[in-house]
Amino acid sequence: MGMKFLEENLLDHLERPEFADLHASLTRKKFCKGSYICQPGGVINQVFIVASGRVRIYLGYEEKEFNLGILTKGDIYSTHTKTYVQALTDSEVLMADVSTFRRQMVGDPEVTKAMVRVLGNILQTSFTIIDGLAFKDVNSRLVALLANEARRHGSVGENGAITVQIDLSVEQIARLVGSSRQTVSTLMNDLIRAGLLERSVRGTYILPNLPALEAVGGVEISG
Amino acid sequence: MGMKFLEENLLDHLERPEFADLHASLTRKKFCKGSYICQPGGVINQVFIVASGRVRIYLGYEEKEFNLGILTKGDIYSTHTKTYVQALTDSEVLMADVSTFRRQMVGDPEVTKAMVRVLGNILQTSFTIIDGLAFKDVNSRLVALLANEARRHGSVGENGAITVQIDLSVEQIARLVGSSRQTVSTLMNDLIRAGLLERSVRGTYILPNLPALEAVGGVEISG
DNA sequence: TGTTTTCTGTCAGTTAGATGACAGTTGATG
DNA sequence: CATCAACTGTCATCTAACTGACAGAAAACA
Repeated sequence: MGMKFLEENLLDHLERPEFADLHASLTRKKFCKGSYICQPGGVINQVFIVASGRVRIYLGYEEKEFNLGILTKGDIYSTHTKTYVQALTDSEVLMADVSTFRRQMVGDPEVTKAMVRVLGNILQTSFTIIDGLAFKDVNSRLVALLANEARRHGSVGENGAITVQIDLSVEQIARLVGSSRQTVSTLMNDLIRAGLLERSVRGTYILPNLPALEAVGGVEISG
Repeated sequence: MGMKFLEENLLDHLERPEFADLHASLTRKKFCKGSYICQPGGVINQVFIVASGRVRIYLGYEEKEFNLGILTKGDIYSTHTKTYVQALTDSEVLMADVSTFRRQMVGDPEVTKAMVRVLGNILQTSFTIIDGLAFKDVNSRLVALLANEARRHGSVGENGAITVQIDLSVEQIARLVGSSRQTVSTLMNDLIRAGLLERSVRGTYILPNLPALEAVGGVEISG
């Protein structure tokens, strides 16, 4: 979607001399892989801009978690009750509290453009989640997860089969589709028996026939 | 949240002489009560600003529908696959297609500010919906709906009881909580038997003890 | 006024999926 | 290797909630 261009703009934009004082009001912080930039119960009302790395936003309790999106360089997000923000790789962010942000940055079109982009994407994803929870069964959600993962990160072999590294235990997959370990285990084995899924090494899967798989569960391509 | 001020700004803002051509690229349309400004399957990729009236955004299929928010004067929204946009009262909106919008309005801080505000609210609501669907049972969702309605539109009597006009059939309530008519009917009668809910005229309810009601279903106040 | 609709309450039957239990696998670690 | 911890498959059980059916109540209507 031509996002790269926009993303880099926001950071470059803030570097410009006329924003020196604005830039000064931002605190640069490092987060190492796996650590939390923010989580429910912690400090809320922070706004941050991703300077480097990949940051995952998700919604969850202990037992379940729903991914809302992944932020990269130039994305901006405002911490929210109920959302977790976790560094997927070592990351750097520029932080400000909401009031500072309001005072200094809300009027800046580059900033608000970035916000609209991020919020729009997250919103789109959350619509898909609602759709899945309200109207689809666990099997559909599971198939959708596998298919999306394959579409996004899979590599196609010559026979049309798609190999994709997921690196999640059954239990983690269950969380992501909002179900239980046992149910997902059973469903995955059903898919394997139906010839729609194969396991190679732990954590990597082969989908011999993606269209057929998707047909099993009214899949929608989503964030 | 001091929104009134902002809301009126956007429209006034667009009236200013320097935006004459921008304003000219917007089409003013009227929608009468109950009609749809946009629904899945119709024209997507439109952006509109509410000039008057109240407009409801919701997500749904035939059987269920989830309210995402209500837009009023000065709110701006971009039509989305899967969301319905319905006029709750006779309303006027200013419309543009997305490409025109991108070209002419995206750089305007008033416009993007309004978008961030609206998107943020809708997102917040959709988090609450996900939370309800994934982690709460029908009873909790029903109680949350009643309690929110009471908090928002109810009038408190001298004995502390809250009277609220909901004007929805049991079937419509069921849709809003993503359940079935029968289940909701049963649950509501359970609440009545427990003394937490009373019916007066059709469509209006009395909640003798809101805190006790809320205690029954881990309620959160929400959009 | 009686007569259709539409709405509501309730029950019996069914089902998706959660939960608990436990044995079999796999991989890691001393 | 041997042992231990973590992961996985599968069963039997339980429960929230859906579905269909039907009778009673309230509104609408003629």
